[in-house]
Amino acid sequence: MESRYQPKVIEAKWQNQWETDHLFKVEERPDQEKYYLLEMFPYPSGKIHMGHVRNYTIGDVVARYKRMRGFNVLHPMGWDAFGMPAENAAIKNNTHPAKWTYENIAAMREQLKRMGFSYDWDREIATCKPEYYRWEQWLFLQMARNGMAYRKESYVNWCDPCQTVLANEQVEAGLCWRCGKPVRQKKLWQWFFKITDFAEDLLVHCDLLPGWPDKVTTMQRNWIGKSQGAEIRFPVEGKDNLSISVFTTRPDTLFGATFMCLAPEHPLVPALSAETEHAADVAAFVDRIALQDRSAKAVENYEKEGVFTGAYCINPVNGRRMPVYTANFALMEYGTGAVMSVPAHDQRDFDFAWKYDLPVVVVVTPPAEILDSATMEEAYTDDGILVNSGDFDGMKNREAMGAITDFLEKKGIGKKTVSFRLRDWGISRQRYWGAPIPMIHCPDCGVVPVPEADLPIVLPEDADLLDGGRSPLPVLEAFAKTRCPSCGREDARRETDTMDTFVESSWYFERYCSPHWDKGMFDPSAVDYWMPVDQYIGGVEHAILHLLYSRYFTRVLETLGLVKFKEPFTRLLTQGMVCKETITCPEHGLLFPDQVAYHETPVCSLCAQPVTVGRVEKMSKSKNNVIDPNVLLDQYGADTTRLFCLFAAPPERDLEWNDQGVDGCYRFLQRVWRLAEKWLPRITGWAPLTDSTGLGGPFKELYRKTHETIKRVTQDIDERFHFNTAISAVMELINVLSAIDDAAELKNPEKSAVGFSLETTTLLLSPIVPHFCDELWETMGHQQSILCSPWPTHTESATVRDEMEVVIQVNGKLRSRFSAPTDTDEETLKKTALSDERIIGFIADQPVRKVIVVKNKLVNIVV
RNA sequence: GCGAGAGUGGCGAAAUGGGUAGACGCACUGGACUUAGGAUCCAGCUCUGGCAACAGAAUGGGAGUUCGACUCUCCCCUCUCGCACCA
Repeated sequence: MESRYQPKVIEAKWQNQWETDHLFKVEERPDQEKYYLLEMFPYPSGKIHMGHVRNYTIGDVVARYKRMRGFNVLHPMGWDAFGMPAENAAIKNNTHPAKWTYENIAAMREQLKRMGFSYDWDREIATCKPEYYRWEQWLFLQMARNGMAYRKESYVNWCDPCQTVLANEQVEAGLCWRCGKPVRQKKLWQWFFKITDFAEDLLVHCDLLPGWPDKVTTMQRNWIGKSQGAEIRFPVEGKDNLSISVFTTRPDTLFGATFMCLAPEHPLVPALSAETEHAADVAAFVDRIALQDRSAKAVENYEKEGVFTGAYCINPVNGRRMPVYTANFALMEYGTGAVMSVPAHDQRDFDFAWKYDLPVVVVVTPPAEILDSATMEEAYTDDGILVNSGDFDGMKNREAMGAITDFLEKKGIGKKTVSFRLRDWGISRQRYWGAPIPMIHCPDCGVVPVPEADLPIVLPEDADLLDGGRSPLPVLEAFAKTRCPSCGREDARRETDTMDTFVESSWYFERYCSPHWDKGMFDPSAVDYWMPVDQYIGGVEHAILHLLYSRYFTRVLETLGLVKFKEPFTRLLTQGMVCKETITCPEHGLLFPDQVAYHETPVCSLCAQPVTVGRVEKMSKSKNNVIDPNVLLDQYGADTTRLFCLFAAPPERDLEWNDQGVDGCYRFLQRVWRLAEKWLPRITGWAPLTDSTGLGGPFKELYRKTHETIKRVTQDIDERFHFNTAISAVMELINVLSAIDDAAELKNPEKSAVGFSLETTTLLLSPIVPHFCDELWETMGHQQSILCSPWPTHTESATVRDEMEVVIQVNGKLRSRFSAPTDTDEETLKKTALSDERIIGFIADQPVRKVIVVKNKLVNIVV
């Protein structure tokens, strides 16, 4: 044992040793219970950041713990390697995205290794490799064949700076999730995955994921957004062949529908306004709205507006003539793109009717009140009784919803229906750095799938990105020009769009089961053994996108008969962000942490002026509050970094970075080191104890405390992943050991009590600070890595104290306390309490009405 | 607006099948050892009053249930996150 704790030395030593011993390599062992632990794989941006460190540390503790508990643990790591940052960096540095990506992977792999994570590196994957995306292309072909992937021309979210289409999920409040610029609508032919076919199934199964945080399943439910209602057809006046279909959740208000609003992009808008005097106005309006900023902020400020198309439709239940408008608040993406407007009972319709002087007809009234459409100041949206609704008058509106829908169904003018907010997943990207979509466009045969034998369609590496990052693929003849596999025409064109990178991350966890399998996406027997993932860990920012797509993909695989399960992740832990306070200098603005000098108050090291310590915010480059893991590794080592990440907060909560807290963790390790150094030479020959016989005083307490600590740490890690309290428990044990007087010569059982506590401390800390513990373990004379040792178990009876402190309350207020042997009977406790001097004083001459006794805890005297 | 979550010392946090509020750590204060200490060790550390013993108050605010509430119920306030013209 080194005489001083030198993290650099021992961490390098043990990382080497583990690698030499192939300690983390796993394979299927049907006789052993498996545990698949997965952390969300990183995008190879170039550097590991604190969020990664925290995420992977949490995972590593669980992986190592489960392994010590006897599980066969799969703990893989890989790279989500396609995507735009690689292209952007390539343009900026005049290099190739592949080169940039692989260099980043190499750098980040080294950083992860320095952290001592227990990955089976033989299973490493990078999604940009043909051997990986080949099987994604294969799956695409299966999906296309089975109607799960299809092509359609549609309005898409288009980002001009990025020159690409974005999925709805990639549009955040109307802005591109990558560059933050506004997104506009553009019509393009796109490939889609029919995720909506699984909307109901994905929604229902949200209730069957007990291992997921409610927050995440709730977000998914909201995102899928199921609404029950009716689809109703409104004939267009004067055009027998035309009708407008609407979706409504309020069929009960049908009699109050007085006008109709179509989305500006609605296909009927040009048809209805054609040959009317309104045609020009309508066209101008549609064009204007198409260019409007759709960001939430902008939308909030938009007034409801619209223009009359010149057409009327007929309310099928009362024959009312309803003017048809096109309006900015009607959305083509939801329902049918048409809204039956009921101004009396919908606030938007009410505002619109007010503005354009359209009739308001009340059809639902509150029970005790008569609503007058002429004096209403806002829409009435609550429940009530139907009026002005023909045969349905007097019915409760809740009942009328079903009754009116039934009536419409009988008449053949409507039907009960369900609408989802979830859209089909547009996966086409007009980008270079992605997996090519394996389709061919032939002038004669149309869209033809690439024959499976021709896979993979390899992304050509000799291509350079064009201006603005545009994809070179469409103009790269060597790639784009191809032979039609169906008719043999030589001038067919390849599909030059690539797939959304979320496609790669939707099945990588299955690939890890057999990462080198070349006969399919994965070896079915390996997937049968390992999947589903027992514990998935990652940031909550993926609560919708990645997690929903992964769930969807697993259903696709199940439908195609490739896997036997529906849900990929049994348990999910969403860890909080890593945050730090921001610091602002009046002169130099936002400061980096190393630009602050601490005298009596923190000052700017550039100008010596006092600085303002701002809010604690997520670490980000723009806030100058980033801590580089490399710096920590150099200064403290991996174990201290890991320890602090786990100790500072429970995993699901945000972690506030605190440099002094890191120091404290370092000191703790040093303290344990010194204790071991002090005691180990003095307890040679210690042997495990079966009980506390022969122990007294502090040694007896040490023995008891050790058992208690095993119990607490095991519960904290196993049941709750509360590593912070697990570490606290070990600290308490260390405090007990520290307090033992080391002057006297030890007797035999005492040596054993100390040995037991030291060995237990090492075992309990080993998943958290593995290098440190392996070094101690070796010093204690063990030959094998501590990772191969079984997790310690406690003896319940050994955790019990001989004496318990019992508190005495009077009317629920703590007044005194005494010590009594554990499990003293209630009658004795009561007597002792009532004869307590201080209690007698408190009770004085008040009559005792009741005495409540809780064994080993308290006596409460009610007077 | 809708949905979800959270409010506890100077700070990060413990404690919720109701039972000693503040474990553990950081910071701070005092002391010891020291040429020195920003190392280490010991002690103190919720607030108010008091030299102290002790007393009183306190888990965002207010009610309630209970012998007893951070914990359960209701109302209110604040903050964070997610969704947001969804018909």
